[in-house]
Parts: sequence; C-alpha cells; structure tokens
Amino acid sequence: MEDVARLAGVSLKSVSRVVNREPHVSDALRAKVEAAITTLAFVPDAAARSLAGSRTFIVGLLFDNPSPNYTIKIQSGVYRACMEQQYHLRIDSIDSDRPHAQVEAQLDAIVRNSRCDGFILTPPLTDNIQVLAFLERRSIRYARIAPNSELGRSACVAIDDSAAGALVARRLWALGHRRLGVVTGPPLHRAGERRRTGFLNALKELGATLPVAEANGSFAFEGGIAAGTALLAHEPRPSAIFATNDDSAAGVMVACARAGLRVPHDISLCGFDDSWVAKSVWPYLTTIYQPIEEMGYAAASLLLDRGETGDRQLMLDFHLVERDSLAPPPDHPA
Amino acid sequence: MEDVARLAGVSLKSVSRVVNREPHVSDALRAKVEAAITTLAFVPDAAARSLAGSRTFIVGLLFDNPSPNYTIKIQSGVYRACMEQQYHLRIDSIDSDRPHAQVEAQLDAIVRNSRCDGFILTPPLTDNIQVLAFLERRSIRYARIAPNSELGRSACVAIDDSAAGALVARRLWALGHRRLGVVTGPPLHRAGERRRTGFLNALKELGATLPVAEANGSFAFEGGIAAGTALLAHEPRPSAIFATNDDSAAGVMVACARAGLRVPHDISLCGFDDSWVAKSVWPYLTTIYQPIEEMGYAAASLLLDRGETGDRQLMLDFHLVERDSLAPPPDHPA
DNA sequence: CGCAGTCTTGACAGCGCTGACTGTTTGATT
DNA sequence: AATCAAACAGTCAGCGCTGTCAAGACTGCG
Repeated sequence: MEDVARLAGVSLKSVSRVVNREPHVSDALRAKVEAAITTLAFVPDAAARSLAGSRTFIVGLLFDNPSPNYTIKIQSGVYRACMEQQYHLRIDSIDSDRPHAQVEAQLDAIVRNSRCDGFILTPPLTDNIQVLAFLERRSIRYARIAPNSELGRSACVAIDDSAAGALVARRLWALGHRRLGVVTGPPLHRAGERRRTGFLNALKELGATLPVAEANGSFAFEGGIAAGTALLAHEPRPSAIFATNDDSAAGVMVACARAGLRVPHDISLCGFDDSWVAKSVWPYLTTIYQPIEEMGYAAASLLLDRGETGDRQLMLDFHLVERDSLAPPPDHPA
Repeated sequence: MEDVARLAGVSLKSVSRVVNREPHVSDALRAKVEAAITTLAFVPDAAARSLAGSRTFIVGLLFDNPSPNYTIKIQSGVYRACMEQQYHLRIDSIDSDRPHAQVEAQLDAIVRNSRCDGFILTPPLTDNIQVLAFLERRSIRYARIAPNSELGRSACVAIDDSAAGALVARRLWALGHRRLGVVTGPPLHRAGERRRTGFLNALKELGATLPVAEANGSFAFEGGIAAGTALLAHEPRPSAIFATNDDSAAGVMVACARAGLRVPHDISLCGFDDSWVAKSVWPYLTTIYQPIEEMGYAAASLLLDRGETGDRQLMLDFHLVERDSLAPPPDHPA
C-alpha cells in the first residue's frame, strides 16, 4: 500500500479511502490512486484489514441440509456474490437435530473463531428461532434463505412455497387427478411444510373431496422410496403424487418401478426444486423450478449491501418445469 | 491473549508458544496456560496471527469439476481435516477449459487475494502442468487428488484407477460378457483415462478378441445419455457397458430405458465413484467405490502435516459395490 | 471582507499476535 | 567445582492496514 501511496503521491490513508470507497474523496485523487493500484496490481491484505478495521471481509454460510444438490447451488450463488464484493466465503455445517445447548456451543465456536461479518442461513436453520436469537444477542447480521415465518425479522430471500404448492395442485387437478398423495419433508423444514399446505389448500378450493394421502420422505432419496412405497399401498391408490423435493421424488420413482407402475402412464409424479436429480431419472421429472443459485446470490448481496436500506425481503420467481412425469390418470384419459 | 497471560502469570510469548505447540515449553507452564485458556475461553485471532506470522491458517480448495456430488464430498473431507487442525477453508472454482493465460490470471488473483498456506487440487486441475508450474514458481505448497502422472511431484492422494478399471473388466468377463462398451470421460481427465486403459488392458489379457466400443460421456448425465445411445447403436451391440463415472452411467441407464432395454436383464452396466447417483437410479448401480470424502481428508492432512517427512503419496482402497445393474448376458445365461 | 461550516487530505496510533533476539535456569560432563 | 550446552522464559518491534483527530482548502453568506 505504501508503494501505491508513493507512486500516486498521496498519503496511506487516501489510498485506504479509495480502496474502501469512502466518501469525501476528490475525483482527481481517486483517479491517481486507482491508476497506481492498477499499475502495481495492488491487492489489500485481508488479514491486516480485518485486524485494523471493524470488518473481517468474511461471510459465513451455515447449512444443515440433507441435499448436496441444494447445498452446492446455494454455495455457488453465495460465492459469486462474495467475489463481486471482495468478500471471502467460509462454510460451516451445523447439525441442528441435536439438543440446543450443543448447537449453541457449536455456533459459539464458529462465531468466535471466524468473526464473520455476517451469516447466511439455509433451511432448516432459517427457521430455528434459537439460532436467530443467538445471532441477534450477539448483534451479528444474517440473511435467511427460504424462511417460513417472521419475514421481517431479517433480510431474507424466498419463493412463495405455498403458491408453488398450489400451482402443482392446480396442474394435477387439471389433468384429471382426484386421488392425490404428498411426500412431505422433515417436520422442521418449514418451507417444505408450506409447499404441503399450499398444495392441500388449493386442492380444497378446487373442490377435492377425497383425503390426500401423506408420507414423510425426509427430503432424501431413501426416504422417498419408503414414502412412495407407503403411498402406493394406500387405499385408494393415488393416481398422482407430489413430492416436496426432487430427491424424494426420485425415491418415489424407484418405489413405482418396484411396484411395477410406469410413470407417467400409471401414476403421475411431480417434484420440487428442479435440482440436478430431476434430469437424472427416467422419465425426466416434472418439477417446480426454484432459482436456488440466485437465492444464494441474492441472500449474500442483501447481507453485504452496506446501503442498509432497512432489512429487505426478496421474493424470487418460480415456475413449473414440464417434463415427462405427468399425464392424465389411467382411469380418466384426457 | 493478554488476559490469559495475566491469569497464568506468564508472558505473552509463552501463551503464544503454547497455542502454537512450539517446543521448549515446560509441562508446568503449558498446564497453567492451558487452564487459563480454558477458563477464559480464549480463541486466538486469525487475522492477527496471519498478519504477524508467516502462516495464514487458510487452505484453498481449487476445483473445476462437473460433478457436484464429487465436489461436495471432497469438500466435506477437506473441511473436516481443516477443522481438526484449526485451519480455515477457502473454496475457489477455476474454469480450466479457457486459454491458459486466463487461467493463470485467475489463479494469480486467487493466490494474491487469499494468501493461502496451501492448495488442494482436484481433477482435472490435478494434472494441469501449467497450474502446477505456476504454484511451484511461487513456491506454494499443494496437494493433489487423483493425479495421473508425476506422483512424486507433490503430496498426493489417489486410488489405483487402472486396477479399478481392470477389476470391472474381470467381473464383467466372469459373468460371461464378451461384447463390451466403455463410456469415457473428458479427454483431459487423466484418472478417467486410467480407468479406461486399465479396463481395456485387462480385457486384452483376459483374451478378448472383439474390439471394445467407446463413446465419450464427459462425466455428465447428459453426456451419458448421448454416449449410451451411441453405444447401443453399435454393431454388435454391447452386452455390458462400463461408464467411467456414475453420472454418465445414470445417463446410459436412461439411454437403455429409451431403447427399451432392461438393466440388467438385457444389458449390464457398471459405474464408477459410488456417488449419490448410484442409488438414485433404478436399478441401483453396481459401481466402484472410491473413498472420495477420505481423499479430501487425506489430501488436506498431507498438506497441513508440518512434519514434512518429504512429499508423500497415499493410495487409498477401492472396491466393487455389487448392486443390481450387473447380470450375465441374455444370450449366455450363467 | 470575515467567519462559520463543509469538503478534502494527512499524521499517527494501534488492532492482536509472532519472529528474532536476549537473558536465565537446568543438567550433563569433565 | 567449574564449564558449557540445551532447555526454558521473556522483551520488543512491527506485520499492513483503518479509525480518530486535526489541519488546510474551499464555500457561501451576512
């Protein structure tokens, strides 16, 4: 930095101001400094910056998610935002199934260790009240991805899971399906819960009379197999199943294959996420696309936005990706 | 740290020595300091440590991998090792398909920015000579995962891909398969190349006469569909296909389904990696298990091992995971 | 024209540690 | 008992920045 200051003929502090985009810097000075920075290919030292200043230039991504596909997409979005803002990314995984004291201890260790400027929470951490309270007690900024409740409590990014569930319901209904099944996610995963209730409520509005069969798939492939098997044994057997994430939908597909049922001829299946799995099964899975990578990006941007125009909420778009796993029910051809 | 020193009644430097496990510290002093550290829940400040010292306590994970499953497993292994050694993990992705000048520019930015103590390279970066040369020029430590050549050049972790390929060949041969096909990976992915040659050579030794059909699957699901389709059109049609990674094997499975061929009744299929996909297809994929998470862990451990007993090579075990995608050929029942 | 207020720049201490060095004790050896 | 090396403990500068404060250069206004 000294070299830059010398070359530009200004003080160290002025270089610092330019680097940090502080106000009250004349255009002439800024230009000089920026030129010097470019010719010397100067990169500020992160360690010194965080030691001297109040920021650490690190954002932490906290996750506790069973799905690697989801995780990696979020991660890449967050990473992209961090790079743009010259921040670094630290990743930690939390096992929030344990008693809260343990979770808090782990959180405490992470916070003390990494001194992140802020954290990004992914589901199901997003709705863990105790985690939120912990962070707030320490007045640590955080942004949440896909929260279910208290949207105003922090910056957060989400899609309208309930509306998406309803969309699936309407589509299935329009195809003629009347006997429906749902594969739910982990009980603590509130976004999954919203998908389910959105689906159920829409069905009710549509005038559905038969009760909807439900089984827990834990958002995992193996769980999906079990849930699918259970649903197929249900009387009357559903003619269409909505799995609230793709991983479990893939499991349901296996259950169907085992039961000798062809998708979509004998049974229709709709997933959620449009993750990589949706196109690694045959037939390709019709599913709800949610912009996961974008959500990561948006969450990090919100977190890092120094503008601080109050904590903001972002609703991102979703849509139904029609592929090959939906058809009219066999007993009710279109 | 000052508080710790005061409480223990020693100098700052002594605390530093204990924290860094430096030699020449008496047991009594160490005990006192450790007690003080515990009661005060002292955590050294990473920024100050790296500013003052020569280490940054950060290891960088560089990847350029099409497979999220692979990536996330490596990452979690590396992460585990880092935690154990009180290191932090930084992740960067590199697009090594671009001209080398660009790759080098990106690398340079990463190196300058993060000042990592060392890097872990995953395939195909592992065998990118120019990347290795770059790192060496800067005398930056690195460890490689699954390198194909110059094993002695750095610390590295691998499995014997060639032997694994041979294992698949022998298994398929033993089942009675004589018309074989291979789905290859990206040409630059040398580990994939070894799997292929190991497979081919073993077949030759076994006395195979028919040429083996080959098609490139780019280690991706879509690529696997294309490669599978090509292979199935081949005359004579293979009775067994070896896909050199699971993602492309899943693609081949789709190609089979489209062609109306049942796995394993009509055609056998073997994957490689035992990734998450292997159990998200139906039937479950028989595949080679490679300890990916372990490889990440081992690579990081090697990198961080201050013991410096010379650069070391680690060969990890692999084995065939028999699931449901292998059977004797239809025209040659067991 | 003078004065308060604002914008722009610089001087300097110090963030929390470690590396290099100095001093002091211990134990082994002659 | 004298000598010396090895083991142990401490002092202090300074890593590369940023926050604080203050000074100088303007501006507008009565």
